[in-house]
Amino acid sequence: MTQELPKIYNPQGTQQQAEQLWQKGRYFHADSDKVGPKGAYTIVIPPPNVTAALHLGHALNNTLQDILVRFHRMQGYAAMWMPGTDHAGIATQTVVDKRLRAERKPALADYKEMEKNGQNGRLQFIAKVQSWKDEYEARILEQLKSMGCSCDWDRTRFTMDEVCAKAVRAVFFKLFADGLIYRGKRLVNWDPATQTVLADDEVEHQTIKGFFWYLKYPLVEPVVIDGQKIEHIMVATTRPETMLGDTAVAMNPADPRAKILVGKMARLPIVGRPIPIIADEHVVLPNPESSDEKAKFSTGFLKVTPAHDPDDWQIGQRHNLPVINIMAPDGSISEKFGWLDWDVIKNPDVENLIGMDRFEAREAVVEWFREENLLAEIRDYSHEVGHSYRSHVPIEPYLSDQWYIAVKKPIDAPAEKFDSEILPGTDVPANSLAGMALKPLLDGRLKFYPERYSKNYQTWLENLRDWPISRQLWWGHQIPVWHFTLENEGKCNEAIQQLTAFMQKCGSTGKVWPYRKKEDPYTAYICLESAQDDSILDALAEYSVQIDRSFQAYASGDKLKSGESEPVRIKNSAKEALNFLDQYVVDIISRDEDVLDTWFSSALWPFSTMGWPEDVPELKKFYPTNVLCTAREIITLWVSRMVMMGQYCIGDIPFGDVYIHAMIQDGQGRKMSKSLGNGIDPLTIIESHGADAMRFTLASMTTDTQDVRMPVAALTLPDGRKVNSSPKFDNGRNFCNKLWNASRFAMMNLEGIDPAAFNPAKMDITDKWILSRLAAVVKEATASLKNYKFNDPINSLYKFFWNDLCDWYLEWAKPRMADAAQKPIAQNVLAFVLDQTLRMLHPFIPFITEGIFQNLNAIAPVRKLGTLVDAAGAESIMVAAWPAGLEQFINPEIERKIETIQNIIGVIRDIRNKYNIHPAKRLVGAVDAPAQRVAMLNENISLICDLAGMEKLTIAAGQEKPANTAATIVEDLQVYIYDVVDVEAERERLQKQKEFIENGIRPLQAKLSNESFVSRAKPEVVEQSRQKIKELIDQLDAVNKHLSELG
RNA sequence: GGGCGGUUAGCUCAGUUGGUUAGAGCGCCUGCCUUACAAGCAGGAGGUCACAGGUCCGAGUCCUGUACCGCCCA
Repeated sequence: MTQELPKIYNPQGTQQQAEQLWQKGRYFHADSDKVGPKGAYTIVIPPPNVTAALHLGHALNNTLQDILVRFHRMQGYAAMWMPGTDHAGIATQTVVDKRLRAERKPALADYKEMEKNGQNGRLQFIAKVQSWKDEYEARILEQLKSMGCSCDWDRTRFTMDEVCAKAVRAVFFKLFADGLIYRGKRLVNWDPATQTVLADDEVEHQTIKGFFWYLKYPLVEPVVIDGQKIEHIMVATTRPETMLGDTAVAMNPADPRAKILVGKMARLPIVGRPIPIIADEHVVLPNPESSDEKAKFSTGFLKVTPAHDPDDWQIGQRHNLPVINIMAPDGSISEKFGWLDWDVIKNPDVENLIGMDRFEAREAVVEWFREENLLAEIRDYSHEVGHSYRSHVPIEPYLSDQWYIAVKKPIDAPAEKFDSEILPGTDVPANSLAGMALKPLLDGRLKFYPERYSKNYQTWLENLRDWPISRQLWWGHQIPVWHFTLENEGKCNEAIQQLTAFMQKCGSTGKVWPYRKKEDPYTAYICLESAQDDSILDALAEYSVQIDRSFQAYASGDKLKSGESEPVRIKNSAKEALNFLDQYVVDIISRDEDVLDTWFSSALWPFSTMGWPEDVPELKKFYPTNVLCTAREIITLWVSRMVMMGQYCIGDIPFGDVYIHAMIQDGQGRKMSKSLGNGIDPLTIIESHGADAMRFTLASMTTDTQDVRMPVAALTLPDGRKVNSSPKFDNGRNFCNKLWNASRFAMMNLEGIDPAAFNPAKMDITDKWILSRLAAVVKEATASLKNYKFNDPINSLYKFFWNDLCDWYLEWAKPRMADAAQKPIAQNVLAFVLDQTLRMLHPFIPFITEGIFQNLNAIAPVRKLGTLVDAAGAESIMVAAWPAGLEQFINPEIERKIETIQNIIGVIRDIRNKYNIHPAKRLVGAVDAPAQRVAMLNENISLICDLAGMEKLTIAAGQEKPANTAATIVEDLQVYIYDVVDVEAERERLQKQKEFIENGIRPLQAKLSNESFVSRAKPEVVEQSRQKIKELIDQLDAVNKHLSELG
């Protein structure tokens, strides 16, 4: 059967068989109660977004993880790779909305309308997203499986599934109760076109050619500076329309005019609002000569609009300035959204602007200044403006209420784990969330590979601002906070007590945790300790809505509209509920509509997936995990937050090592993307080249660089589809094919192998040599993998397998397989070496190695070399032991001898090629060798003759050189091939050898005649050069002699 | 604007603490369908190591600067 292996490797069949075998053996699963003495090796997958199918970057990242997992599993660790997917809040919501619109079906805007009208729009839309998620989750998991990822599929998680949701809910409460979550008013990225908040990474920066407008603001009272009467100050702005919301003019305290002007008042044109002149270091001093654009354009006066510019917002915070919002959510000028002094300032000029779009208003404002002679100048200016990646309109910084996590606030944490020092050179307390993430890096407990990425992580944490966690989306973990307005501040504590009592009556055992803002003490925000009790608040909220609608109809008691959801528990306490609402709540109770930032749930991934906060054995066995493999753009967004949360929730970092892989670009160094159409679909490559080929190529491209280029080329599949591929994948395919065929050769020759027939004393030089090489490659590959090197072990294994094993050992073994005395020795060595090679290749190319391993198990079930070494068998290569204990075979002397023999064969082949001698033609020749080398060479003469096609070879000292002989110098040997000479060609060949030798001699001569080199270089280097030049001079003599003999 | 990389053969990349004449794969050229493999075998051509300075007996490697390309952050 084994002889019938096909000549060309067919990946699909082998992949399927291997998968079945692995599934049956349940090798992917790691039991928490079956962790052996070596302990566990854990990786949690960076959960792919359910937004779309996996791309090549995912293929790379997951290949690397699988290599690590399989490598450690073979080394005897209980390897557990946790798989799963991420709900990816805004990305998925957006993509589903887009799809619905493209299909002309009701989309997000329509569902929002339905929600407003009480038609459950939110739930209906979420259902749409859910079915998208179901589809893509399945596709992603299928893709991972087809890549060969040995994930523990039984544990597959999703960031919004019940297990993860439980952790999210628990952490939220913990943060809330620890006072780390607060509600703040901040500027957010607002897209006026789609009217939604955008995350920072959804804002695209574009360079825009715009203008600086120079506007004059009159001073309330003129001042005199340097004898000059000043009646106006001049501000420069790129957004004149925002001046309606100015609440100050700022200048740098170092500005000489500041002494006189700071503290004075200006009168805001159009509006007439008096605004103070303040001092703030943020203001750039004017300098027309400066190369700094800002200084060049600055007048020294900065209009401050806290509600419409992030920098101005900061200034406003520092100086306690009023915040005046002059815009509606659609970007038009409006008095209705926080124009605090509207009633005081309104006048025909400003009323005229109301309702204008922000760009229309810009022109109108500039025109007003022009007419009033207050427009001093307009200058061209290019600058970066944030645009919405969805609507492509400029982002409006917009004031809104959001939930934040305080990242630098000290936490009352276990003192033995987190002390309260301020980390050196920062304002970060060690026992704050930021500190908990930063300290392990400074201690060296957290390591990045490559190391340079630790700098990203460090500077980000050192400059971290509080984390806004609320998102105005529907797809995500809805924030578990309910709020209501109290009648008065004094009633708050009482209200909470009553609520707690009510909750207990409904069967709740958890805490009721309140929060109020200083600026707004009338609003109570409530978070419950126990998520099960959320339904009570939901029901209470429902009551409150109904009461609010028609208090009278429900005052009598428990009449609810039929069909409305209502937990049994609260039904029984309906009277108390109504009492509470009646006494304390002036509006309605409602749940926060927003959801949590996706990264909030991702931050918990290393332990939420294992079942935290339950006390499960998984956490003890598999947490902390060993390494996180990911891409560099999420070091800050994700890695840092996992460390924070791991520390905060469990008291330990979630992983010690972070491996950052390269980004795959196309042949021109561009990111692969849908819009460029230069992406490569992993499934296509698996189809055309096989999963192993893809993995091999990806791993072989993985070095420490941050980018890696993959030339993209069109490929037509057999079924006619045109797809993107890359010639790079041919490397992997060719390697697999070579491995397949070498194994085929082995199978043909291993029939009847008998381990008992092996006799170590009968091993020939090639056996010892290949074992020595094998031992070296085991050492290299093992060390490289331990250090997260992927290209190095592939290279070592490639060279070993292709250049040592196939090119030389197998070729030398062919005649031995026909020799009854030699056959058992060669068979056993071959079986053993192949076995070990397959094992080392397995983490990289799991399917094919498993396929061959099974064949090997069938034909040569026992692979051992007498008592020297035993490759313990296994039913699957996945769980076969990683090669080790081969140091005994390392033999430099043998390797040197083989190298000489290979060199002799090399020059004979060279002569064949130079003289166009047909490969089948047998040659006659000789080697002239120094006496001490003759015996060694004669012992191995057949090795030379077999592979160089020699009919007769004489090896002796002082060997004569007949006429018509081609001569070549190898080390200290002269290799002669008889009867082939064309005198002119030979002269040319020898001349070339001579040049080569002379080129070697020249720099050495220069060095050695340099006094400083001889006296200052290390003695061994000098000695080495002397030795080398001596050899070369001998060779030069020889080549000159050959030349002169040509006549 | 801040930070981090990269620039080595036509292409994609290696190149350890500075030390023989800088390597691999692909592509190219020549010859071979040699009974494991033409997705293969044997051989070959091809490089001012981006540029300019500097340190050193000695620089692809260390230092400074310049140019170009890319990534992350604001």
